[in-house]
Amino acid sequence: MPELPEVETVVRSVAPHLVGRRIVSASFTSRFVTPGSRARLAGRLVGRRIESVRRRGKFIIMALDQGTLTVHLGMTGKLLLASERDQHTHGVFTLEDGMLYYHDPRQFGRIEWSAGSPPRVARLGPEPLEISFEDFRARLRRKTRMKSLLLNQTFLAGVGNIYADESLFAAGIHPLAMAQRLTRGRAEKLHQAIRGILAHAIELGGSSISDYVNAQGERGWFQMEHRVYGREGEPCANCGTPIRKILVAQRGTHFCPRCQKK
DNA sequence: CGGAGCCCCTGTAAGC
DNA sequence: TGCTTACAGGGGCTCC
Repeated sequence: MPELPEVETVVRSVAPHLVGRRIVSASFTSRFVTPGSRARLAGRLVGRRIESVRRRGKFIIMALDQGTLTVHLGMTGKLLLASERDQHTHGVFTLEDGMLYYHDPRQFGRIEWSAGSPPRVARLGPEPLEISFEDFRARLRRKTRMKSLLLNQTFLAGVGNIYADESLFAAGIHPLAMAQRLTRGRAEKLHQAIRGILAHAIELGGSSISDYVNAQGERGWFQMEHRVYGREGEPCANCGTPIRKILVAQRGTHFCPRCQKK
């Protein structure tokens, strides 16, 4: 599923083909991906010039010469510069110089236009690659489980299920550990782990666990580096103990019961 | 405030 | 083999 590294990879792969281009026409077919009037959304976009494309958390934000187009890929959303059109193609953008397709089998993604800055983005927490340790530590003073907190986009923006599990493993912290009880040393380790893992994942083009690809259709390679995610029952890379999978905050949560302490 | 549970959706995999 | 059911999950919602 697209999390911060995957969305960053998509933005980097798509931006050179979009910035400065004008949208000639747009059409949408899903009442879930594009809630409200699809025709009105298309109308907002026709003739607009894409000024910039950036990432904030898991959101792709395109500043237009009038308004902002925000894309969230949900679980299975893809932006593709070239694609066959099929029943899962829910957005087609014709640019003055090329095409952009939005493809999303499960339709958990969203494409929305706003006049100003998008409201959902305003509620996001800090960027994990930018937050200072002191700010990070201050934000840990919550009465909640570490796994739940990492998934909370108002805590940090962009960390999802895979990178939450991998970061907690790298820091040796149990997913059920209480956030407010982390010692300074363990908080430091987690801060470093999150940054290191996200940066490494971006370098490898993200994780392709189901069918994630960038805008050119290329897969990422960070799934080869996963130590716990998707490895239930396999021996821990550190100690050989079988990796366990439990449910936390309704999400599959993978961890080493020996290496990760509450 | 935090968390459990449910919902949106559909491809895939497991179970019978 | 073929059908049915469970599961995967980002995020928003209600209820306790």
